Amino acid sequence: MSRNSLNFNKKTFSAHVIAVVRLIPYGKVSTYGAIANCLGVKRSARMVGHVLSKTTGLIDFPAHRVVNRAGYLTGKHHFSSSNEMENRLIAEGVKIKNDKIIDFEAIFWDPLIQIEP
DNA sequence: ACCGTGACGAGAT
DNA sequence: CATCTCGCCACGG
Repeated sequence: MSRNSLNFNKKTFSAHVIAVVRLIPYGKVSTYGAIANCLGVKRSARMVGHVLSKTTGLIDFPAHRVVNRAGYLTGKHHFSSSNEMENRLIAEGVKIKNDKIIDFEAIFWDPLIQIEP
């Protein structure tokens, strides 16, 4: 038995990551750690980023809504151009300065909490 | 097959 | 405070 309560294989893990990222609402952002946590593998935030780095081909996929826990756009270099991540966020009304989301706490979306109106 | 690297993050120093 | 250490594990050289 693995250390993880949910023993994912590579395929299911990435499928779950992709599914959760698709749930992030327009104009909101989440973090690698929050996603890993909601999948029951809190210590594998790094693997979430690894999965996302392989999703560049997916259309209509909001990879830009995932940032690090401090609100920095650490994944920007994996997009087609170095400012595409920022541009997509700005288009959704997210304010950014020096690769950091302004008022990050206010637009953070935690997959576990799933706030419903 | 080994090894360094990396869209991370929490805890230790 | 800042910086370091370590867990995590897929991937390419």
